[in-house]
Amino acid sequence: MGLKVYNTLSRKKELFEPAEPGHVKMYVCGITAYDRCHIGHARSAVVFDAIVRYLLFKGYNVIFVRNFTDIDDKIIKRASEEGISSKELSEREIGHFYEDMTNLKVLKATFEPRATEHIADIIRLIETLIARGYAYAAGGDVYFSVRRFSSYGALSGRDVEELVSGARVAVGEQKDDPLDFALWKAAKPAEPSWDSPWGHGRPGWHIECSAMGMKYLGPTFDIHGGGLDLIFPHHENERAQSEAATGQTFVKYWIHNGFVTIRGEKMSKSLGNFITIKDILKRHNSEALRLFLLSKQYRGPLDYSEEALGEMETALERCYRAIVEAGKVASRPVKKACQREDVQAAESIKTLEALPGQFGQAMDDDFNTAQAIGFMFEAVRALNRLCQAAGKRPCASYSDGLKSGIKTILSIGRILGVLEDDPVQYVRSRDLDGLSALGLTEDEVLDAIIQRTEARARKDWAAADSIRQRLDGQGVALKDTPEGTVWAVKSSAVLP
RNA sequence: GGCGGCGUAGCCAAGUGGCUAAGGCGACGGUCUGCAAAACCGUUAUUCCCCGGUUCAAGUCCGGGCGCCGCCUCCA
Repeated sequence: MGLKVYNTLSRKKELFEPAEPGHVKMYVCGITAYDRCHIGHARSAVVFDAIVRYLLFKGYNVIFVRNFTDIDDKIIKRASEEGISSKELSEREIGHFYEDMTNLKVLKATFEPRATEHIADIIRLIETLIARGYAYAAGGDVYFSVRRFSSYGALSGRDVEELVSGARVAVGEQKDDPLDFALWKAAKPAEPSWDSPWGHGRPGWHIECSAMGMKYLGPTFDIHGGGLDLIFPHHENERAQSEAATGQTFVKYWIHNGFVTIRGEKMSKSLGNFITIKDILKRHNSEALRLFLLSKQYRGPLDYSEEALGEMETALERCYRAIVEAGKVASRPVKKACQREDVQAAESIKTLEALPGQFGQAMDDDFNTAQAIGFMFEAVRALNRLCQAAGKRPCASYSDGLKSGIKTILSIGRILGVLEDDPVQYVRSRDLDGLSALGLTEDEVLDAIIQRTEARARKDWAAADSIRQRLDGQGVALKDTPEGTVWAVKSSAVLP
């Protein structure tokens, strides 16, 4: 069974067959660089990052383009409000974008082109469209003739006649038809502009993606992605102008991710309910955020809440702690071969061995990361189970099972972009961070442990318990192990 | 009005025709422990918004209804 992908154009899951076997050409609409990115941007970025990682894992050679829109109305407006140039604003926000993406562990794209660096390509494409009769210049603007492109509306499922009623013509526009959209906009006074055959101006929004995409990927891409809201008009227009220019299929598979909502409502600036990536990562671990963003099928809405993210953080920590424990147990010396096979342990080993296959099956079904994560969690439980068996009866086959189990889980995690930190350090730094958040130092805790250990040696359980209860009340749990007493910050204590 | 999506346990969420309806979080009981914690085991949906229909068989397909949401204007 091969990879199946839901295609917005056909509204069906289709078998994924790239134009050139073994190679995937993929374009995802990036940000308009005028403000901080919010969780919605994070979802899109992380979803497509997981897709790229999975395609790479499957052995495809992936050429991935993610653009920056660094010139448009919003940028011009915001820049003038702030009293800086459009360039300064977009540079700053692109910087912020990279900061966020690095923190989210989103892989860099093969090409990350900017609209302003491809003006010549854009002008050439517009000229082609004019030459082919799909576009016309009017008063310094250039418009695309929507009605000339017969399958206009196919992607978004819209009927051209019905679009007419909603279409608007802004003041000063000289469109032949209200449906037509701008490929090139004449410069207004004091706006950034570039010279063109039609006078000074700047590119319309849609044309940049066609121009840059085709420059780096050629006339046909295998995958074109972005948020659901981009389907109309952005991707509809991109498709129209690209196919009009080349006469070839622009995109084989259109992939769109759903929105992040808050309390069931779409995040938006006007509702004031958006949360930036930066703010979230102040309070939450980035891998927990990734896991949360991948915990639901990518096409549906995803409701954000602190609680939901906290749950993922707990689950992630369980994975890390399992790996740490398994690593410890696996490194103990083993004296003998297993006398008799423990049925549970054998089953655990089987579960761990089955993980890659199950994971692949889930991901092959339109990147079902939610199911894939489920399999990963099951494997973690199997690892813990095996860990107990190995702890009781150390033997070579168990510790080998643990070692390969760890390896398997980590390799699967890597495709989702989680469990990439050093497990020992992750757990350790989580505990230390938690401790400082609780206003405690490790020395205080270690002192208390020493006192309690002495009390326990005297079998003074009352004293020992009161020390433990005191720490527990402060958010620190003590755990007595064969190697002595260890401490951990209770996850409930550091969550909001 | 047009287009699209969603409604599965206390909460989140897979599953789109057929063995016992994944998984996470939470809760409860147990194993372990001096007692705990962690981990593990068990329990927590005789049933998938409602009503009809197709089928030997439906959460899964079809029809109708109710509820929620998104797009149709810049938007991940």
